[in-house]
Amino acid sequence: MTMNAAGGRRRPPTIHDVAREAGVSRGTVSRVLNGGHYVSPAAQEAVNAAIRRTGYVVNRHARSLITGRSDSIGFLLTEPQEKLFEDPNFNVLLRCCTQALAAHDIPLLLMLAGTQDERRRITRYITAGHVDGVLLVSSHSADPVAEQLHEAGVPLVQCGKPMGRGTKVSYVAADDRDGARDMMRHLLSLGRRRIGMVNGPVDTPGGVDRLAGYKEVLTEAGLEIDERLIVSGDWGRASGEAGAERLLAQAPDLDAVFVASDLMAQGVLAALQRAGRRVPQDIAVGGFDDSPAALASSPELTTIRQPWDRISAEMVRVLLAQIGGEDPAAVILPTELVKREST
Amino acid sequence: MTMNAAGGRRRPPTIHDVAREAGVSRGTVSRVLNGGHYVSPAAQEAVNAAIRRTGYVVNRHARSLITGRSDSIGFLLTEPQEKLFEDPNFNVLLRCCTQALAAHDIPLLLMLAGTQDERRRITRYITAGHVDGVLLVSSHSADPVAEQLHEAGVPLVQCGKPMGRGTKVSYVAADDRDGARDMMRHLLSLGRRRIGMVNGPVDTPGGVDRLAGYKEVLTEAGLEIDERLIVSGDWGRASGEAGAERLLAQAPDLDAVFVASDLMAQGVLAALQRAGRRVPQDIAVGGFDDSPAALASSPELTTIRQPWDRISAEMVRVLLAQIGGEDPAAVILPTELVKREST
DNA sequence: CTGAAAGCGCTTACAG
DNA sequence: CTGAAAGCGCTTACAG
Repeated sequence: MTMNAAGGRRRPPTIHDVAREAGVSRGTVSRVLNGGHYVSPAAQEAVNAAIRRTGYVVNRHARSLITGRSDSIGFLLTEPQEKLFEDPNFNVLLRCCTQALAAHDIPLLLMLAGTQDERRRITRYITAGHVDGVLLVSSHSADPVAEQLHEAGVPLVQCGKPMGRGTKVSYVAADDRDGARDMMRHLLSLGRRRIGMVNGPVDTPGGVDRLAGYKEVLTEAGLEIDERLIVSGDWGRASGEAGAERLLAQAPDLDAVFVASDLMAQGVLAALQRAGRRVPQDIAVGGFDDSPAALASSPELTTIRQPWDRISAEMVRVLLAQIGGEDPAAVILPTELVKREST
Repeated sequence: MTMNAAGGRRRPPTIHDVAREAGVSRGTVSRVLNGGHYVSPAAQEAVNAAIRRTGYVVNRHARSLITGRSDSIGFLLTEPQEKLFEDPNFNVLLRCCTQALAAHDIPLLLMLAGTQDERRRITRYITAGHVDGVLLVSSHSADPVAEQLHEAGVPLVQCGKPMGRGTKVSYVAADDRDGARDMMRHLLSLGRRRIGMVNGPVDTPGGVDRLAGYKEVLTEAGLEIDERLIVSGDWGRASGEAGAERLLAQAPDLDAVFVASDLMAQGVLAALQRAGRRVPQDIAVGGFDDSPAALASSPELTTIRQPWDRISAEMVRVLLAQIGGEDPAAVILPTELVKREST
């Protein structure tokens, strides 16, 4: 029972009303609604006119009850809400996923579940069939939400490689390790030899793989791994600032820093400036992500570009395939070195 | 047809399976599901055990088909997506609304509709019954989405006073005019007499009412309204910076600025600093919102606090009442002057 | 307190 | 190409 604009009560028209109005059966109306196959042009016409006259809109609940589909996708962020606003990567990813879904005319529902309570509520909501599948974004290592949704049989694609037991959960990720290698080779090619690293949390795949790339290249170049050159933050700007300060204290002779996120790199730049070190003359700084933060920095950051547009498109593709019955899949996409002013 | 964790196909258990398992009728299972009224403790017990054993989860589509409810609320932002990330007010409002809904155990679905195409898609989605009601956020004057949803009979509450024809749409807003008056009286009480204003867009209610408050207090104080002292921006930081530059050029003798948003006030502070004017010694600056931007500024902003927690709680209250059949309502909440360092 | 039954609004084989 | 009919999984008066 809804109210129309005039405030009067009105029963929304059903397929039955349309059928009567068009002088056909309800089956025929339904066929028109679902693509117009096996319908004569005359009937087609009559039904469309009736739909217009009655202002008919399909009742989603009834349709979904039969098809088992809701024709919508959830974009679930299991992070404190602040993350969404602080980290420009989320902004980009969200926009790209919206666009990728728009190509299929599917609306994206953003779900924020930063607290335990919200995660419980949203898990129940999803499990009950409100969305056909979930694009899951979480930088945390072992996400219980992913586990629960997967157990419940909800089609699911993670952004970034999930850690832990190699479950059968789909994911799409950039090649973190190879990206780190590219940056390190770049820094070495500039003649830098005391290269520090401000890493992300080591309980995240990004933290693990970017560190691995860092070490690999140093070893290949015949350089020692000096643990005083390695610190880690939490991906956020402030932690990059703190990390750079620790590096300067532990290894004052460093001549380059590879920072595992652009946001942390902004903090690193601030700390270096305060310490009177010039970038890139004294210390070269390389970031990771090529997020909007890279261009907003001064000097502009040399960084490793994560192909968010392709990542999003692949996440949507894999998810829709899975909803269609296909098995999970993992997709790894190459990164790209973007040279700017900071190296 | 969903897949379980093992990958095998499995038909999700229905109320029928639970009834058989518990040795009762489906009606009894349904009664347990809906609050357990008129059910014996023994039956209650048996049903709950059967639910646990079968892993039953209610099928939302079937339930919604009957009740006509989806038990979820949409938070719709008809702004370019960037706004969400740039303006800290949205962050606060989103968090507060989430909390207000959580008190009713209702999940919030965030819907971003910045483009024409997205607005069309999401309007159809909402109209089809996916959500029971909409919390609408839009700083624009005449929002066609609001109109369409209202026409379709979707319960709707706007954040901020809608402009234009006084439709019967519910809204919750802070008392912009009174807030502006408080700030102006405060500036006058400090002895300032050449008070400029960086206003928001004049086609928004905020822009109209805050300007009205500004002029009112000046007139009451017997001061001239000098149009060279009034400029307007788009609520964003950059426009505040540009606005302050224009003010300094048009009225170099100004001794205070009332800025219609904290975000623009940040820009104003930057411009004043660049121009070598000290705040508050040379020029006092008052903001509006008391958003996180006010504390992030240097000096910290004196501003007018919008009571976002109450605004959110009222939006939710009015929306739920409307879903329950009540008529629309408008709620205006008082603001509060917060004195900090910039005045 | 409980079961049998009707019905929510749609889709989809099934006969024609 | 089209209609009559079954059925999706649930809730809710209605009798007991």
